[in-house]
Amino acid sequence: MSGGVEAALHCCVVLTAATGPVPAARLAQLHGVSATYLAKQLQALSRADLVQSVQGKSGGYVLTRPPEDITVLDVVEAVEGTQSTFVCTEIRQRGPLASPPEACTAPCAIARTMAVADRAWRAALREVSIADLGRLVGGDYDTDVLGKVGDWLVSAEP
Amino acid sequence: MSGGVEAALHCCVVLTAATGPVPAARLAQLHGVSATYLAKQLQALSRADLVQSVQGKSGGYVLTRPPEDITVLDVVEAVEGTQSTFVCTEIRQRGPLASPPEACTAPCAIARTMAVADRAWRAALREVSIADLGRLVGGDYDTDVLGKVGDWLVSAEP
DNA sequence: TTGACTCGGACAACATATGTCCGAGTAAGG
DNA sequence: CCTTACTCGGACATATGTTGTCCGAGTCAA
Ligand code: SF4
Ligand code: SF4
Repeated sequence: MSGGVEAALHCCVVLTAATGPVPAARLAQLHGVSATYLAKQLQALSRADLVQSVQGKSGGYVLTRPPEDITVLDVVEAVEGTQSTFVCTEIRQRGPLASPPEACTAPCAIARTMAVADRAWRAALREVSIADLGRLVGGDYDTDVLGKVGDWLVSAEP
Repeated sequence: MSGGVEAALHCCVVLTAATGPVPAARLAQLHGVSATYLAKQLQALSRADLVQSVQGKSGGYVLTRPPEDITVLDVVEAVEGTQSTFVCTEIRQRGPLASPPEACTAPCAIARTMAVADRAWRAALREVSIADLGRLVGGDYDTDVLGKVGDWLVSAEP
Protein backbone atom coordinates (compact mmCIF):
# COMPACT_ATOMS: atom_id res chain seq x y z
CA MET A 1 0.00 0.00 0.00
CA SER A 2 1.07 3.52 -0.64
CA GLY A 3 2.76 4.91 2.43
CA GLY A 4 1.31 8.35 1.88
CA VAL A 5 -2.00 7.20 3.35
CA GLU A 6 -0.57 7.41 6.83
CA ALA A 7 0.49 11.02 6.37
CA ALA A 8 -2.90 11.94 4.94
CA LEU A 9 -4.68 10.45 7.93
CA HIS A 10 -2.44 12.27 10.36
CA CYS A 11 -3.12 15.52 8.53
CA CYS A 12 -6.87 15.04 8.73
CA VAL A 13 -6.70 14.39 12.46
CA VAL A 14 -4.52 17.43 12.98
CA LEU A 15 -6.90 19.57 10.97
CA THR A 16 -9.56 18.60 13.49
CA ALA A 17 -7.67 20.55 16.14
CA ALA A 18 -7.10 23.56 13.91
CA THR A 19 -9.22 26.69 13.98
CA GLY A 20 -8.22 28.30 10.68
CA PRO A 21 -6.63 27.20 7.43
CA VAL A 22 -3.32 25.35 7.78
CA PRO A 23 -0.68 25.46 5.02
CA ALA A 24 0.83 22.26 3.77
CA ALA A 25 4.32 23.37 4.76
CA ARG A 26 3.22 23.71 8.38
CA LEU A 27 1.79 20.20 8.43
CA ALA A 28 4.96 18.89 6.85
CA GLN A 29 7.32 20.35 9.44
CA LEU A 30 4.99 19.19 12.18
CA HIS A 31 5.29 15.62 10.95
CA GLY A 32 8.91 15.87 9.89
CA VAL A 33 8.30 14.78 6.31
CA SER A 34 9.00 16.27 2.92
CA ALA A 35 6.75 19.27 2.37
CA THR A 36 6.52 18.96 -1.39
CA TYR A 37 5.58 15.32 -1.25
CA LEU A 38 2.93 15.81 1.38
CA ALA A 39 1.45 18.49 -0.85
CA LYS A 40 0.76 15.79 -3.38
CA GLN A 41 -1.38 13.82 -0.94
CA LEU A 42 -3.24 16.94 0.11
CA GLN A 43 -4.01 17.65 -3.50
CA ALA A 44 -5.53 14.20 -3.73
CA LEU A 45 -7.68 14.96 -0.70
CA SER A 46 -8.68 18.22 -2.31
CA ARG A 47 -9.74 16.48 -5.52
CA ALA A 48 -11.93 14.16 -3.45
CA ASP A 49 -13.55 17.18 -1.77
CA LEU A 50 -12.47 16.11 1.70
CA VAL A 51 -10.50 19.29 2.28
CA GLN A 52 -10.84 22.69 0.71
CA SER A 53 -7.88 24.81 -0.24
CA VAL A 54 -7.98 28.54 0.38
CA GLN A 55 -5.25 30.44 -1.41
CA GLY A 56 -3.61 33.72 -0.65
CA LYS A 57 -1.42 35.02 2.10
CA SER A 58 -2.91 33.24 5.10
CA GLY A 59 -4.36 30.33 3.18
CA GLY A 60 -4.12 26.61 3.65
CA TYR A 61 -6.39 23.60 3.95
CA VAL A 62 -9.64 23.23 5.87
CA LEU A 63 -11.94 20.27 6.26
CA THR A 64 -15.06 20.61 4.17
CA ARG A 65 -17.27 18.52 6.45
CA PRO A 66 -17.48 17.92 10.18
CA PRO A 67 -15.03 15.16 11.12
CA GLU A 68 -17.88 12.86 12.09
CA ASP A 69 -18.88 12.70 8.42
CA ILE A 70 -15.42 11.79 7.09
CA THR A 71 -14.58 8.12 7.31
CA VAL A 72 -11.15 6.58 7.14
CA LEU A 73 -12.26 4.87 3.97
CA ASP A 74 -12.83 8.24 2.34
CA VAL A 75 -9.23 9.23 3.00
CA VAL A 76 -7.83 5.91 1.88
CA GLU A 77 -9.78 5.91 -1.37
CA ALA A 78 -8.86 9.51 -2.07
CA VAL A 79 -5.15 8.77 -1.84
CA GLU A 80 -4.94 5.15 -2.88
CA GLY A 81 -7.58 5.10 -5.56
CA THR A 82 -10.97 3.48 -5.52
CA GLN A 83 -10.25 0.32 -7.43
CA SER A 84 -9.97 -3.04 -5.72
CA THR A 85 -6.57 -4.32 -4.69
CA PHE A 86 -7.14 -7.41 -6.83
CA VAL A 87 -7.42 -6.77 -10.55
CA CYS A 88 -8.69 -9.46 -12.87
CA THR A 89 -6.51 -10.19 -15.91
CA GLU A 90 -9.07 -12.48 -17.50
CA ILE A 91 -6.56 -15.23 -18.00
CA ARG A 92 -9.40 -17.70 -18.41
CA GLN A 93 -9.78 -16.23 -21.91
CA ARG A 94 -6.24 -17.18 -22.86
CA GLY A 95 -4.41 -20.37 -23.62
CA PRO A 96 -5.52 -23.47 -25.49
CA LEU A 97 -8.56 -24.09 -23.28
CA ALA A 98 -9.72 -20.48 -23.31
CA SER A 99 -13.31 -19.89 -22.41
CA PRO A 100 -15.23 -18.07 -25.11
CA PRO A 101 -15.82 -14.41 -24.30
CA GLU A 102 -19.58 -14.85 -24.30
CA ALA A 103 -19.22 -17.17 -21.28
CA CYS A 104 -17.25 -14.58 -19.33
CA THR A 105 -19.92 -12.01 -18.68
CA ALA A 106 -19.84 -12.37 -14.90
CA PRO A 107 -16.70 -12.38 -12.75
CA CYS A 108 -15.52 -15.87 -11.92
CA ALA A 109 -15.31 -17.49 -8.49
CA ILE A 110 -11.81 -16.29 -7.71
CA ALA A 111 -12.64 -12.70 -8.51
CA ARG A 112 -15.81 -12.94 -6.47
CA THR A 113 -13.96 -14.24 -3.44
CA MET A 114 -11.45 -11.44 -3.63
CA ALA A 115 -14.21 -8.89 -4.04
CA VAL A 116 -15.94 -10.16 -0.91
CA ALA A 117 -12.74 -9.78 1.09
CA ASP A 118 -12.18 -6.33 -0.33
CA ARG A 119 -15.67 -5.25 0.67
CA ALA A 120 -15.06 -6.52 4.21
CA TRP A 121 -11.87 -4.46 4.39
CA ARG A 122 -13.61 -1.33 3.18
CA ALA A 123 -16.55 -1.89 5.50
CA ALA A 124 -14.21 -1.99 8.49
CA LEU A 125 -12.60 1.27 7.42
CA ARG A 126 -15.98 2.86 6.85
CA GLU A 127 -16.96 2.24 10.48
CA VAL A 128 -14.33 4.63 11.84
CA SER A 129 -14.53 8.37 11.33
CA ILE A 130 -11.86 11.02 11.68
CA ALA A 131 -13.60 12.27 14.81
CA ASP A 132 -13.30 8.79 16.29
CA LEU A 133 -9.59 8.80 15.56
CA GLY A 134 -9.21 12.13 17.33
CA ARG A 135 -10.91 10.76 20.42
CA LEU A 136 -8.83 7.59 20.33
CA VAL A 137 -5.46 9.31 20.07
CA GLY A 138 -6.59 11.62 22.85
CA GLY A 139 -7.26 8.63 25.04
CA ASP A 140 -3.92 7.06 24.22
CA TYR A 141 -1.93 9.63 26.16
CA ASP A 142 -2.43 11.35 29.48
CA THR A 143 -1.71 14.80 28.11
CA ASP A 144 -4.05 16.54 25.70
CA VAL A 145 -2.13 16.01 22.48
CA LEU A 146 -4.63 17.66 20.17
CA GLY A 147 -4.69 20.76 22.35
CA LYS A 148 -0.91 21.02 22.21
CA VAL A 149 -1.02 20.63 18.45
CA GLY A 150 -3.62 23.38 18.17
CA ASP A 151 -1.46 25.70 20.24
CA TRP A 152 1.61 24.93 18.20
CA LEU A 153 -0.20 25.63 14.95
CA VAL A 154 -0.97 29.21 15.90
CA SER A 155 2.41 29.92 17.50
CA ALA A 156 4.69 28.41 14.88
CA GLU A 157 7.21 30.46 12.95
CA PRO A 158 6.22 31.22 9.35
CA MET B 1 -1.45 -6.01 -5.05
CA SER B 2 0.92 -8.25 -6.86
CA GLY B 3 -0.78 -9.63 -9.94
CA GLY B 4 0.93 -12.99 -9.60
CA VAL B 5 -1.56 -13.96 -6.92
CA GLU B 6 -4.19 -14.59 -9.53
CA ALA B 7 -1.97 -16.97 -11.44
CA ALA B 8 -1.05 -18.82 -8.27
CA LEU B 9 -4.70 -19.33 -7.38
CA HIS B 10 -5.51 -20.61 -10.84
CA CYS B 11 -2.63 -23.04 -10.61
CA CYS B 12 -3.82 -24.40 -7.28
CA VAL B 13 -7.32 -24.95 -8.64
CA VAL B 14 -5.94 -26.67 -11.70
CA LEU B 15 -3.76 -28.90 -9.56
CA THR B 16 -6.96 -30.08 -7.91
CA ALA B 17 -7.99 -31.68 -11.20
CA ALA B 18 -4.59 -33.27 -11.83
CA THR B 19 -3.72 -36.85 -11.00
CA GLY B 20 0.09 -36.70 -11.13
CA PRO B 21 2.77 -34.03 -10.91
CA VAL B 22 2.35 -31.12 -13.31
CA PRO B 23 5.37 -29.15 -14.58
CA ALA B 24 5.36 -25.39 -14.36
CA ALA B 25 5.73 -25.05 -18.13
CA ARG B 26 2.50 -26.98 -18.66
CA LEU B 27 0.59 -24.71 -16.32
CA ALA B 28 2.06 -21.67 -18.04
CA GLN B 29 0.99 -22.66 -21.53
CA LEU B 30 -2.42 -23.61 -20.21
CA HIS B 31 -2.88 -20.11 -18.83
CA GLY B 32 -1.08 -18.36 -21.63
CA VAL B 33 1.41 -16.57 -19.40
CA SER B 34 5.17 -16.41 -19.18
CA ALA B 35 6.51 -19.75 -18.01
CA THR B 36 9.58 -18.41 -16.29
CA TYR B 37 7.65 -15.85 -14.32
CA LEU B 38 5.01 -18.30 -13.20
CA ALA B 39 7.82 -20.52 -11.96
CA LYS B 40 8.69 -17.78 -9.51
CA GLN B 41 5.24 -17.86 -7.96
CA LEU B 42 5.30 -21.63 -7.75
CA GLN B 43 8.60 -21.43 -5.95
CA ALA B 44 6.93 -19.16 -3.42
CA LEU B 45 4.18 -21.72 -2.96
CA SER B 46 6.82 -24.38 -2.53
CA ARG B 47 8.61 -22.39 0.17
CA ALA B 48 5.31 -22.08 2.02
CA ASP B 49 4.84 -25.86 1.83
CA LEU B 50 1.58 -25.58 -0.07
CA VAL B 51 2.90 -27.54 -3.03
CA GLN B 52 5.69 -30.03 -3.25
CA SER B 53 8.11 -30.17 -6.14
CA VAL B 54 9.21 -33.53 -7.50
CA GLN B 55 12.20 -33.37 -9.79
CA GLY B 56 13.32 -35.61 -12.57
CA LYS B 57 11.96 -36.58 -15.92
CA SER B 58 8.24 -36.68 -15.20
CA GLY B 59 8.31 -34.30 -12.27
CA GLY B 60 6.32 -31.24 -11.46
CA TYR B 61 4.24 -29.83 -8.64
CA VAL B 62 1.71 -31.57 -6.43
CA LEU B 63 -0.44 -30.26 -3.62
CA THR B 64 0.87 -31.31 -0.23
CA ARG B 65 -2.53 -31.27 1.49
CA PRO B 66 -6.08 -32.04 0.44
CA PRO B 67 -7.61 -28.94 -1.17
CA GLU B 68 -10.09 -28.58 1.68
CA ASP B 69 -7.19 -27.76 4.00
CA ILE B 70 -5.68 -25.01 1.82
CA THR B 71 -7.32 -21.63 2.20
CA VAL B 72 -7.12 -18.76 -0.23
CA LEU B 73 -5.36 -16.81 2.50
CA ASP B 74 -2.56 -19.37 2.51
CA VAL B 75 -1.92 -18.79 -1.17
CA VAL B 76 -2.12 -15.02 -0.89
CA GLU B 77 0.27 -14.87 2.04
CA ALA B 78 2.68 -17.25 0.35
CA VAL B 79 2.96 -15.03 -2.71
CA GLU B 80 2.28 -11.57 -1.35
CA GLY B 81 4.02 -11.85 1.99
CA THR B 82 2.53 -12.04 5.43
CA GLN B 83 2.94 -8.45 6.55
CA SER B 84 0.02 -6.07 6.73
CA THR B 85 -0.69 -3.81 3.80
CA PHE B 86 -0.34 -0.80 6.09
CA VAL B 87 3.10 -0.23 7.55
CA CYS B 88 3.63 2.19 10.38
CA THR B 89 6.42 4.74 9.89
CA GLU B 90 6.18 6.04 13.46
CA ILE B 91 5.95 9.62 12.33
CA ARG B 92 4.57 10.57 15.71
CA GLN B 93 8.18 10.32 16.92
CA ARG B 94 9.34 12.98 14.48
CA GLY B 95 8.95 16.72 14.18
CA PRO B 96 8.96 19.41 16.86
CA LEU B 97 6.09 17.85 18.82
CA ALA B 98 7.48 14.34 18.73
CA SER B 99 6.17 11.97 21.31
CA PRO B 100 8.90 10.46 23.44
CA PRO B 101 9.73 6.87 22.49
CA GLU B 102 8.70 5.57 25.93
CA ALA B 103 5.12 6.69 25.18
CA CYS B 104 5.03 4.75 21.89
CA THR B 105 5.06 1.22 23.16
CA ALA B 106 1.65 0.33 21.74
CA PRO B 107 0.48 1.04 18.20
CA CYS B 108 -1.56 4.21 17.96
CA ALA B 109 -5.20 4.52 16.99
CA ILE B 110 -4.58 4.84 13.28
CA ALA B 111 -2.46 1.72 13.16
CA ARG B 112 -5.02 -0.15 15.23
CA THR B 113 -7.83 0.79 12.87
CA MET B 114 -5.86 -0.38 9.87
CA ALA B 115 -4.97 -3.60 11.64
CA VAL B 116 -8.63 -4.32 12.34
CA ALA B 117 -9.50 -3.84 8.68
CA ASP B 118 -6.61 -6.03 7.64
CA ARG B 119 -7.75 -8.81 9.95
CA ALA B 120 -11.25 -8.61 8.48
CA TRP B 121 -9.81 -8.96 4.98
CA ARG B 122 -7.75 -11.96 5.95
CA ALA B 123 -10.64 -13.56 7.79
CA ALA B 124 -12.77 -13.37 4.66
CA LEU B 125 -10.04 -15.05 2.63
CA ARG B 126 -9.59 -17.72 5.27
CA GLU B 127 -13.21 -18.77 4.93
CA VAL B 128 -12.76 -20.04 1.37
CA SER B 129 -10.70 -23.10 0.53
CA ILE B 130 -9.25 -24.22 -2.77
CA ALA B 131 -11.78 -27.02 -2.87
CA ASP B 132 -14.57 -24.46 -2.58
CA LEU B 133 -13.12 -22.56 -5.51
CA GLY B 134 -13.10 -25.72 -7.59
CA ARG B 135 -16.75 -26.32 -6.85
CA LEU B 136 -17.65 -22.71 -7.59
CA VAL B 137 -15.93 -22.54 -10.96
CA GLY B 138 -17.55 -25.85 -11.81
CA GLY B 139 -20.93 -24.34 -11.13
CA ASP B 140 -20.18 -21.26 -13.19
CA TYR B 141 -20.31 -23.12 -16.47
CA ASP B 142 -22.54 -25.84 -17.86
CA THR B 143 -19.65 -27.95 -19.10
CA ASP B 144 -17.30 -29.70 -16.70
CA VAL B 145 -14.31 -27.38 -16.96
CA LEU B 146 -12.14 -29.18 -14.45
CA GLY B 147 -12.67 -32.46 -16.23
CA LYS B 148 -11.61 -30.97 -19.53
CA VAL B 149 -8.52 -29.51 -17.88
CA GLY B 150 -7.65 -32.87 -16.40
CA ASP B 151 -7.95 -34.51 -19.82
CA TRP B 152 -5.82 -31.83 -21.44
CA LEU B 153 -3.08 -32.21 -18.85
CA VAL B 154 -2.47 -35.86 -19.71
CA SER B 155 -2.81 -35.43 -23.47
CA ALA B 156 -0.73 -32.29 -23.97
CA GLU B 157 2.38 -32.27 -26.09
CA PRO B 158 5.63 -32.21 -24.11
C1' DT C 1 -0.92 48.65 -6.08
C1' DT C 2 2.03 45.89 -4.11
C1' DG C 3 3.71 41.86 -2.64
C1' DA C 4 4.50 37.75 -0.68
C1' DC C 5 2.45 33.62 0.18
C1' DT C 6 -0.56 29.78 -1.23
C1' DC C 7 -1.83 25.82 -4.13
C1' DG C 8 -1.51 23.15 -8.58
C1' DG C 9 0.29 20.26 -11.84
C1' DA C 10 4.57 19.01 -14.49
C1' DC C 11 9.40 16.92 -13.81
C1' DA C 12 13.35 13.45 -12.00
C1' DA C 13 15.17 9.53 -8.67
C1' DC C 14 14.28 5.45 -6.41
C1' DA C 15 11.98 0.94 -5.17
C1' DT C 16 9.30 -2.75 -6.15
C1' DA C 17 7.18 -5.88 -9.28
C1' DT C 18 7.57 -8.08 -13.71
C1' DG C 19 9.85 -10.81 -16.93
C1' DT C 20 14.08 -13.66 -18.29
C1' DC C 21 18.13 -16.53 -18.08
C1' DC C 22 21.14 -20.50 -17.21
C1' DG C 23 23.13 -23.99 -13.83
C1' DA C 24 22.31 -27.99 -10.07
C1' DG C 25 19.82 -32.06 -9.31
C1' DT C 26 16.95 -36.11 -10.18
C1' DA C 27 14.15 -39.86 -11.86
C1' DA C 28 13.01 -42.36 -15.98
C1' DG C 29 14.54 -45.35 -19.53
C1' DG C 30 17.84 -48.04 -22.20
C1' DC D 1 24.91 -48.94 -14.34
C1' DC D 2 25.07 -45.08 -17.38
C1' DT D 3 23.10 -41.87 -20.17
C1' DT D 4 19.99 -38.50 -21.04
C1' DA D 5 16.51 -35.54 -21.09
C1' DC D 6 13.71 -33.22 -18.15
C1' DT D 7 12.65 -30.84 -13.76
C1' DC D 8 13.22 -27.13 -10.24
C1' DG D 9 15.99 -23.32 -7.97
C1' DG D 10 17.95 -19.08 -7.46
C1' DA D 11 20.65 -15.21 -9.81
C1' DC D 12 20.12 -11.56 -13.57
C1' DA D 13 17.79 -7.42 -16.62
C1' DT D 14 13.59 -4.53 -17.61
C1' DA D 15 9.00 -2.01 -16.67
C1' DT D 16 5.87 0.04 -13.85
C1' DG D 17 4.60 2.52 -9.76
C1' DT D 18 5.92 5.11 -5.74
C1' DT D 19 8.70 8.70 -3.56
C1' DG D 20 10.69 13.02 -3.74
C1' DT D 21 11.40 17.67 -6.12
C1' DC D 22 10.77 21.77 -8.81
C1' DC D 23 8.83 26.07 -10.56
C1' DG D 24 4.72 28.76 -12.45
C1' DA D 25 -0.48 30.46 -11.93
C1' DG D 26 -3.57 32.38 -8.82
C1' DT D 27 -5.17 34.77 -4.60
C1' DC D 28 -5.89 37.14 -0.42
C1' DA D 29 -3.88 40.47 3.07
C1' DA D 30 -1.72 44.46 3.72
S1 SF4 E 1 -12.39 -13.56 -13.49
FE1 SF4 E 1 -11.43 -15.41 -12.62
S2 SF4 E 1 -10.54 -16.48 -14.43
FE2 SF4 E 1 -10.92 -14.35 -15.07
S3 SF4 E 1 -8.93 -13.29 -14.65
FE3 SF4 E 1 -10.26 -12.98 -12.79
S4 SF4 E 1 -9.65 -14.66 -11.42
FE4 SF4 E 1 -8.87 -15.22 -13.47
S1 SF4 F 1 1.52 4.17 15.11
FE1 SF4 F 1 0.11 5.87 14.55
S2 SF4 F 1 1.43 7.75 14.79
FE2 SF4 F 1 2.84 5.98 14.68
S3 SF4 F 1 3.36 5.84 12.47
FE3 SF4 F 1 1.61 4.40 12.82
S4 SF4 F 1 -0.20 5.64 12.30
FE4 SF4 F 1 1.50 7.11 12.58
